[in-house]
Amino acid sequence: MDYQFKDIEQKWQQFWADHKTFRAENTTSKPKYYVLDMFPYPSGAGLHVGHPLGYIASDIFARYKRLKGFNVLHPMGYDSFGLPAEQYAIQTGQHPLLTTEANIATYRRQLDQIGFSFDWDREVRTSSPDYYKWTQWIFIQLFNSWYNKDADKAESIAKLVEHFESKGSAGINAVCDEEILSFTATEWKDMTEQQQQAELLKYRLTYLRESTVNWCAALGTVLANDEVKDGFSERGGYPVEQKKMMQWSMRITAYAQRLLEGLDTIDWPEPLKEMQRNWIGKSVGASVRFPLSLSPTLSEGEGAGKKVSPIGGDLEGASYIEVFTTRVDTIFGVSFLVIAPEHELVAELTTPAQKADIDAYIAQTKKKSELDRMADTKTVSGAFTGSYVTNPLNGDKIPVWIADYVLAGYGTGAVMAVPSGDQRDYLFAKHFNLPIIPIIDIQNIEVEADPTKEGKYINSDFMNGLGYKEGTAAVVAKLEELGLGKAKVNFRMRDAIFGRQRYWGEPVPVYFKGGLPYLIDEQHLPLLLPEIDKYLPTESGEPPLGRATDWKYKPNQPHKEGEAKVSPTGGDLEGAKGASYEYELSTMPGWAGSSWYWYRYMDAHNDQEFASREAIEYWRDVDLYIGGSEHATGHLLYSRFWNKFLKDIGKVVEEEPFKKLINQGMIQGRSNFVYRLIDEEGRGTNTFVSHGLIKDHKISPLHVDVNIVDNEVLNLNKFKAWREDFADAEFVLENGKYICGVEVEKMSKSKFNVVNPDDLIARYGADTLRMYEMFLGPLEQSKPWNTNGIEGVFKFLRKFWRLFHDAEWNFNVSNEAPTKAELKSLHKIIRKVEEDIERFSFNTSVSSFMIAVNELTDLKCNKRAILHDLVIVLAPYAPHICEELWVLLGNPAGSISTAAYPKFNPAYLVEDEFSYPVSFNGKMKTNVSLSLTMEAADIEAAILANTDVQKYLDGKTPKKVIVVKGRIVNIVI
RNA sequence: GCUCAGAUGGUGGAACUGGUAGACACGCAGGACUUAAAAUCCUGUUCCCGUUAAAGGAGUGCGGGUUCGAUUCCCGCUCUGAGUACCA
Repeated sequence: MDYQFKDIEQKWQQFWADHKTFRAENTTSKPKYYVLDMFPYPSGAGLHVGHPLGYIASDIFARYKRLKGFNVLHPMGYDSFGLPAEQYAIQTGQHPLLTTEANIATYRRQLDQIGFSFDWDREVRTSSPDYYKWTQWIFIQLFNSWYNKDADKAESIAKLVEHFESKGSAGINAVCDEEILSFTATEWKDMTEQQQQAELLKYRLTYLRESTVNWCAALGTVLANDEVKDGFSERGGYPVEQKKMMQWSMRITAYAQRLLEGLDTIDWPEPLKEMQRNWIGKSVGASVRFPLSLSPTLSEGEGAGKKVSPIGGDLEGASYIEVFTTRVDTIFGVSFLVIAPEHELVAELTTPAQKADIDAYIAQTKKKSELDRMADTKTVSGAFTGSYVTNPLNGDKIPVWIADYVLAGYGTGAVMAVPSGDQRDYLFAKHFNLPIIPIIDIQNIEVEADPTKEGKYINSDFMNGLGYKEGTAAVVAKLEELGLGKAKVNFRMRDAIFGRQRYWGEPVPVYFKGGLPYLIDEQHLPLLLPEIDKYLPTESGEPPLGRATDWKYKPNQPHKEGEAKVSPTGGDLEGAKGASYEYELSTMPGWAGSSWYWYRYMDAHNDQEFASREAIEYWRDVDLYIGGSEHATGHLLYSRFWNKFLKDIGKVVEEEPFKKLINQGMIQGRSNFVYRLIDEEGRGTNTFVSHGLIKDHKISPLHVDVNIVDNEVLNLNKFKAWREDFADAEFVLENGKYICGVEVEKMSKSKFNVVNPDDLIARYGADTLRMYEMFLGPLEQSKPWNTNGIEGVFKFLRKFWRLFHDAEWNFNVSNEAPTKAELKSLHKIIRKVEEDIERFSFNTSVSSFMIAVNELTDLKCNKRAILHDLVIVLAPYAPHICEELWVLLGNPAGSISTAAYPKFNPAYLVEDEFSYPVSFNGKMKTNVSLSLTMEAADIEAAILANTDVQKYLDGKTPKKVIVVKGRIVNIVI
């Protein structure tokens, strides 16, 4: 029979499902290998041809590893909480669960059609209560933990309480809020429970705090920093504003240093690691306190100097401005201080004389949107507060300005300006006529700031003559001695907001009592998402969960049938019979469920733990993770954070979750255009001009469905049928064809450039699609999808099928011994595919398969000994056709996935002769075939004696002859 | 602006440690089969000059350099894409 891909593919997909061929065992003597894909959000649009690219690559890898004798875990699931389903619910009233389930069904059907070797028994869905129970459980663990800097790990809150009870707050070195109380053990015990809980909240790894958030009014929710791009929401592109709100946050900053260091231990693409490094944004520097020279309330006019403190002396009222700097060595070059317009001291510092100026400037800043403020980096603006601080090292009086180039959210929201060394400070100083003090001998500050670290200090008191390193050390030592500064590391990364004012997400397992959050008991998990009437905020502006009726925590009522009455943690049940408490109304953000899902796959049905100890100790971490680089600063950072936390509390065993990561490139759309002729009155006609002729006509371009265009040639009949108004379209053709224009754009329905894998599978089969997606180019490279060329892969598979069949399509394989040439072809491909897969170069192995099949076809090879191995080697790429041929070859019933990858034998590739390319001055001119056993001197003699070579020499004596054995001969004349 | 990635025929791409540039495939051209078309098969296909074939010259974004030899290494530049953005 001819190659009947439809029957074959259906048959084997059924076989794999029936026999659970790809089920992974949690205990086996085989070595483990965990191949993971980033699980998809099941959108209503289904899969387009770009989505499976990474899945195909990982599937090939997983199948290859099985052939190599590994116990492979290769699971798939759905990140099924998210905004689109909810937006749809708001519009249509349909429960997000229903649309999500329908979308998942579509995804599953599409995935199955491509023939992936997923272990579907381990499927996870983040929106399923069995799953989000454990997301909530992790939240509880975070709430019950604090970060001990001395131990450099997370520890139980109970341990912190113990410490408070015995020693008070002394000796605690924690990552926590800025305003913490300092107290003795007795004082702690004297606090009310309310006060204690409020204090503990400042230490918990997930905590509630009033913070400035990215509020997106159109979506009705806050967004994380990585969900905001240029002042607009990443999803939907709605404007985002800054707003102060009470919010749940994750203390990811506690892990900043470990997240940074961990990058050096994992095999990820360098650009992606760089993105994480930038996002974490570590700066090493110092914090310095500049004492206020003068209480502003006393500073009538410019009555300077009266209350200036002596250097290092205590100021009454202990007022100072703290700055963070990475160049503390330039402190003698400070000629002014700049604080953010939002800085808390602005009002206090502003003198009556300057009040009008400052108020005007603040008003002007507020008017500018975040976007304008970022875009406009050229204009220098600012205002003088009227106040001064003292340079702690030389007592100089330094004016304090406000300017919007200083950001309230970074460092301390204040900078010491050194115009000689910093370009922004330089421009500011020039603009407002402030002094520019050179501090390094070789500094050139004629036209711009010079941030050099070379040279010796000048104008710098005790530092004069020192270099950068000694100078910095000396300044830090001096500041520490004065108690006015110290070395400090600053991170750009902020704590992550962990709450969304939306419905379709995990409920936060928290209720409120006396305005403070308490955890619901672990045994009551999962806290189920309640049913509500509409998916909109309440009339009073509460999140949608506020609509749920009687959704309250009732500690005195049994939660499930047959359960005993329980008290809430930390609760006080006296007199609380029948009491009920409000639940948290915001839900968890999209990244909650995806920050630990790879562990759930290890033990997907466990209802006692998120995964068993044994499963985690066996599978440990993900060996290969494939996904898009768009998750660099979101999912991939949060996942590493949760993983480190779970490691700290002893629940997982590896510090990093994803050992090796590959980014598949984005598949862009490739749009086709037709050109509508415009008549004299400027109206569109129903005539279309071929692309090559548009210069001569007045036209307007129009997207045309790429599925009715073949190699840029428009199918005229399909075009007429495509849209009613084109039914009687006319065409201006070139060479009898209508040629379309081409442009690379995003793949989207509105651009008519979406190619659906279902269509391609119907036409060519899954094996062709799989191989073609790989053939397109290097996995990591972004490229536009172009179906031109898929025929080539399809022809290859037919040609491969034909190797096993005679002219009448009868299966016909010979048992003869293979020839040397046949063995050479086979072993070339055995080695090539092995090398290519190990370096994730899938496109080159597809070419090599074509070469192998071309060679074997030319050799008319139908030897069983060759074809048996060839089928195994191709199986990861084109599994269906290989399963079928495997059975036809007479192998025992079962799947080819249990076969062993053939062993490469280099002996078959040994050659006796080599056709040496002979170059003259590096230009290849001719080939001379010689024995490979010949040594350099003999080769040189033989080459020079060759008649062709003699001809090129033309009687001249070569100046030099380079002979590289087995490679090349180069003659210099 | 900064950081990173990339630039090779009409197209997608190959060339793994500096050693025959353009493998493999698409497209295109010509041919075979066919009443015809589709499908299939065969031949050719970097460009220029020339041609029966040859022979020659140029050539991996641009300009330099190192080397017997550079798509590959070094320096400078242009363009494209991605990330980031007053980060003190």
